[in-house]
Amino acid sequence: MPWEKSFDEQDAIENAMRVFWEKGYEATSIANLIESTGINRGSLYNAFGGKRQLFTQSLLKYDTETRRAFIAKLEALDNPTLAFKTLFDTLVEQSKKNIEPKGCFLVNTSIEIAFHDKETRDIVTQGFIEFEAFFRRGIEVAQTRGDMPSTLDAAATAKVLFSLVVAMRVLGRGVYDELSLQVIADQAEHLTS
Amino acid sequence: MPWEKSFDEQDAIENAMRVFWEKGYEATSIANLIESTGINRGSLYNAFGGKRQLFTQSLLKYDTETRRAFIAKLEALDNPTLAFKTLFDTLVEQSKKNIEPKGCFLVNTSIEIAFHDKETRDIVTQGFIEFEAFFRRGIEVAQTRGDMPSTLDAAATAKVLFSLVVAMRVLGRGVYDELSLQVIADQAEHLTS
DNA sequence: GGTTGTTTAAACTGATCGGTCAACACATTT
DNA sequence: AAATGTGTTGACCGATCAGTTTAAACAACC
Repeated sequence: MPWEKSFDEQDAIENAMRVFWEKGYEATSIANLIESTGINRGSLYNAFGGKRQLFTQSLLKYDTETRRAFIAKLEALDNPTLAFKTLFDTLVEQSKKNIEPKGCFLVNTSIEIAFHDKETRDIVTQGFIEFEAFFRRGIEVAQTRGDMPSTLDAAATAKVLFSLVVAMRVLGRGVYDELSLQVIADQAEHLTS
Repeated sequence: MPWEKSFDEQDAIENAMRVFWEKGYEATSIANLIESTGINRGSLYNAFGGKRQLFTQSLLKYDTETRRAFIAKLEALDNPTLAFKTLFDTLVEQSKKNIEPKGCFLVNTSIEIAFHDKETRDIVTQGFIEFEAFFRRGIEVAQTRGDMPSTLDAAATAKVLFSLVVAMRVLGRGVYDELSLQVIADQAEHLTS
């Protein structure tokens, strides 16, 4: 009896994500989402419920497939020093290329609506906590291996490194040139040596 | 023959600024501005032109009366170390109190619309450049006085300190607790010692 | 006190907002 | 091939959007 959907839900969320990521929640209209996903208005509501739910799904998809996946890849290097360097250099690289929207979807959201919406804030906060924890774990592991100074306050340094990531994501959205971003990245790498 | 306005334009911009600052440009409606300023719809358009122009005026007012004034006050201390400490501690303090909208209007704007609008981007960029320059000047002055290590790269350190300010303004908008902000502030102060 | 030029107030504009709905299309089951 | 249940479609909804217009209210000048 059923009739399978004519579109892939994950593809649709992916396309919606890019629009939300680039324009923000408020500036994105249903018309924009229809255009970017290629899905009819009614089908979109039937499949996702509404703008808010589609946004939440987009944010979750970004959180798992971009932020979480990136951290997992870095962690797999099993080399904190290299992982940190790769991370910061990647942020600089991404500001050159234009393969995806500038900045970080989570950071953008934390400013635009996480302040007003609890559900969104929880997603953002959790993502940030995990990002900071990645730095802390890396520092502690490196310290036991003698790769980073044992005098370093792991928790505090992790917060600083994460802060620099946040700043690079904000400034990399159009205000800072890549040269300035590279300076920040270099300084970040020096913080743990 | 003329008839003087029944409201103060600066007061109106001040009130509009707070709404834009807290909700962002897109989420702020003309109705919100009418309510917050107490000015009638027609009078608002007559006095300011429209939403966009009122936003620009609000942003400029923030830039001069908040950002610029704050830097000037710090610079008047004629003591970079104390100035930096006061700055970072103030950012922590502001996240406790709720006397004004959380975060920084310029940072919020840099993410929401500066990316898409050149006029806005110019205001934001200039403000950021001056903020970074404040740090650089302070470091260089302190270095000549022997208050900061001469081994410090003034330009690079200024970028890092400014980055930490940006991050604190983002995270201070609701994601980070004040304790975490204090840790970042402490680390920032240690960077120049 | 009439004239003049500006500020008010509120009704009004067309466009767009997010969201709904009923008719139709389709694949599966009977 | 009829019945069933889901997906798709585009018209449609009231609300709200930013912005305009019209007429009354008003103070300053003659």
